[in-house]
Amino acid sequence: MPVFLNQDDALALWRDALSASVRGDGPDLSARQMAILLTVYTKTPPHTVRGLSDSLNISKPAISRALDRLGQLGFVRRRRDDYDRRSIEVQRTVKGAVFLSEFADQVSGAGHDLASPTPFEAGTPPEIPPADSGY
Amino acid sequence: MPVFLNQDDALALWRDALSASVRGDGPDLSARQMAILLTVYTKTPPHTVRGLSDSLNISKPAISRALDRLGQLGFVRRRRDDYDRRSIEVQRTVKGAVFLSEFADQVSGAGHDLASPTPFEAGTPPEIPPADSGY
DNA sequence: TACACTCGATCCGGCTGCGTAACGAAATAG
DNA sequence: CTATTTCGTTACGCAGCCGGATCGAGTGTA
Repeated sequence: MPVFLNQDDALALWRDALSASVRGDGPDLSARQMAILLTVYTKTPPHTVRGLSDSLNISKPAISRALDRLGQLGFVRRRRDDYDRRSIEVQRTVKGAVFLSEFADQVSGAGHDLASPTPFEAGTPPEIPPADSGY
Repeated sequence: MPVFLNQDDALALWRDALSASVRGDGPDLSARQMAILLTVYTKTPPHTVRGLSDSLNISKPAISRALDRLGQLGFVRRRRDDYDRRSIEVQRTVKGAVFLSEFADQVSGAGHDLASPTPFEAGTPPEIPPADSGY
């Protein structure tokens, strides 16, 4: 089922979930690391370094390093492919699934809290221009 | 109006928007920089270094450096507060509004493309376990 | 066998961000 | 007036991530 978000809702959703993530004490992954993690967990396997590199337009060394980081966090594991032993398969772990599950709850919660008549909460005077001066 | 997202939808939404952002050629902001930018543009002004530092739980020097970066991208401007000349006000710019508008469109688009009977696209065999082995 | 190619990891120099500490300027208290 | 507090910035050393080049291992081909 598609979800329809106007611009204000989309930004508020992203802000609330991202702020919660930044404020929290969990490990802060870079945008690339997060994109890799999400791809591994929500796209159909198998996932390889090359495949991730191509689909996310990230250099192979960057993927390799990101997997080091995600691996030491326990969010992902490497396993050699027995049919082509040059290749590795990036595997999911329970710990990674838990991490993403909690993250998903933050996003869902941010969506749930949207009060979309939009700009201002009740009682706040709508006196502020949407985008200031600077031309 | 609240938006209800289950976990799969929340992750797919985040993945698609984030991947588009990572893959694209726009400047890639850190999570903190993005959180600051979103706060400045979607919360009611005025915004100060101190206020952002407290609300996002980020050290003041980190805020200051992030504003340097956002400023040199033209997404934000600093202006001294005439009533308390120690303080500065973080102001929005047209360029920043355009950037966030495009980003919001990516998020909205990702939400619109959700096909939430969920896991697998039509024709893809549901043969893959949701979270692998690793214990 | 020899040769070309692919895969992922590693090395390298450079860049960016971090937190603590110290700083000058401005406001405030006594 | 002097002393203290608060504002944002800068200096410093450190850690992490970047892409291009290179590497060894494995595969495919003739």
